[in-house]
Amino acid sequence: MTKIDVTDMDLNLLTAFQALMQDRNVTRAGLRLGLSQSSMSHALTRLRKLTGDPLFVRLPGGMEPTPYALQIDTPIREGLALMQAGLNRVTHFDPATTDRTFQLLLSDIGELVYLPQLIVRLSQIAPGANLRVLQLPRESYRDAFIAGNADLAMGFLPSLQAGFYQQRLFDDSYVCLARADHPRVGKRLTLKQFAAESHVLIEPAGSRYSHASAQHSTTSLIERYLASKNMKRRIALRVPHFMVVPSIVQQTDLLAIVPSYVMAYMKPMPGLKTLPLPIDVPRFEVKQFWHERSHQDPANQWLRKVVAELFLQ
DNA sequence: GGAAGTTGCCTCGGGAAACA
DNA sequence: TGTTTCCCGAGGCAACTTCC
Repeated sequence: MTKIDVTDMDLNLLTAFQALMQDRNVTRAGLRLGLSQSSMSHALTRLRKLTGDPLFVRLPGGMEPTPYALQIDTPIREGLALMQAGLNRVTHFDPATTDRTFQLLLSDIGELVYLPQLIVRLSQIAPGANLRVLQLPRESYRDAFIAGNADLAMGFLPSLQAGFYQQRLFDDSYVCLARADHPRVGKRLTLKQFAAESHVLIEPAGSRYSHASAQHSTTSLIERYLASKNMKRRIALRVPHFMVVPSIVQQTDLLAIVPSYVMAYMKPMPGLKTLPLPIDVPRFEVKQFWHERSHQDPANQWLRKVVAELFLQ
């Protein structure tokens, strides 16, 4: 018996074989496949050459399969059925039964704001779904999406504006955070006071070196504004995470600029106060971002819908 | 003799190589 | 890089063969 290399095999020959097994007649098998009788016969000849077996012999009852043909019938039939099912697979996502792990790119502010609501919602409608939060440098977000290591990113991410699908969730503005009993800052903050005080700056990993982030950051906007007034503020502390900021501000005279929506989660924290910025900083858009590769993925579509239902304003 | 399978030859289309 | 030429395989036509 000839050893068959699958790379030599034409898929059409397997369908011809299957048709012959069903009809036991070259003419009818050809009709079934839309081929002439002679084309079917040629196909059978090629199959015979490939397998080294006559496969079908002409007997009074029709074209009877050889023992070898009977032996390979089942694997060929099952293989073709498997391919057919695979090619016609209906992409369907059922949140009630899924055990999929969704990978989110979030800052620690994002974790604080989005995760609790998202987890609660998922436990209600997709109890088997899991979340994995990745805190990566902003400059790595794009690569994480391209590599398939991230499903969704949420936040104010100017570096992801181009080449990504995005949906605006809400607008927000910045406020100034200070300790409640700050010796020099009362209920209002003047520009002169703002520039004179020392500051703690939240500088997420990667944002410092990202051109897009640097161009759009509130920090650079404030620095340019102060420079236009011949003023400059002192950044006494730079931290990569937001979480430590309230505690630091609470125990020092440092000021911090934070998104106003985050303060909704800071209210229970005593010893802090928020003040309007003395500078007219443009509002910013918080969005969800996703890559083209997951745009049509039903699971990803479902997750984006859940996020929009929770946070779209 | 008719039905059905086999085979030689032809056309057509696609891929590879050669060439301007 | 685009065009032409050559080669190969698939499929169809028609003649031939085989079998009942």
